[in-house]
Amino acid sequence: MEAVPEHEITMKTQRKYEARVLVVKAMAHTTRMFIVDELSRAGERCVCDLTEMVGVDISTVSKHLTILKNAGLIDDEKRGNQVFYRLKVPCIMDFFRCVESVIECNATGCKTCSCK
Amino acid sequence: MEAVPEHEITMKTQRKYEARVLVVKAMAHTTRMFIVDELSRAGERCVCDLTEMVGVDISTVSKHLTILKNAGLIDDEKRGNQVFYRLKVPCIMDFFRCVESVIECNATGCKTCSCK
DNA sequence: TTTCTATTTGGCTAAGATACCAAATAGAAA
DNA sequence: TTTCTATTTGGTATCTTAGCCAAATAGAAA
Repeated sequence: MEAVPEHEITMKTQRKYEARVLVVKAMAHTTRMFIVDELSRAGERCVCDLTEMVGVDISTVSKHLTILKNAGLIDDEKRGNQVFYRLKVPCIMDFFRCVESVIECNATGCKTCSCK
Repeated sequence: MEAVPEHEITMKTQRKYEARVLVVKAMAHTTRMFIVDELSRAGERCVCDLTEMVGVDISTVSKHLTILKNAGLIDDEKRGNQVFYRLKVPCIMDFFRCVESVIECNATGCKTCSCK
């Protein structure tokens, strides 16, 4: 009989993980994390407001927004000559609750996080 | 009166986002995503089994495990001359449910994800 | 003790991500 | 139409990440 691991990664599951990673990576940057948080709070924001809040070049903010949009996390709408972005995925905030409980765990040193 | 954005990012919120990003980044790689998923399924795995499943160099897997451990997502225990890793944070699986619904949304093109 | 096995660490290279500036675009205002 | 404003896109330099190999470590087996 063969050794323990009965399944290697198939092409199908490989693609599943890649799809997940696209979404997760979109949030794996401080600025983008802020943008998602801010949009969940404010409902919508134009690029110029986000730029002022974040304090980096507007072209940089624009590129961050593109990454979030490609991941399907936000949507945009042009009104006048401003572009407004809004959060497309409210459950992302539940996710942060989970992340926060991980951080809490790390700080307190608890063995298994209860994730309340 | 001043323009719209009343808050720039403070040092404190900046650190909050950095803490989140550490956790999110830990999952932002196909191999690490697989490892987390596999540990949630199997309970625990040694480095050698994970290595066989993933199919990259064992030193690479070891480094991925270090990243997950530093983020507080997994724990390790040495028994005999193997090291076993286990998932420390069960709620991470709820999080994937959220991510999956984003992916679902992206595929179907729905406007606002309901995140069931 | 020496040897073997599992894992980690250091070093290096290749690929990817991020930031800025400058130039292009799109549409509103004049 | 021309001009102005908001945003996006292209280019480039810099930093980070991921991979492999080789060497170090730790402990089990002989």
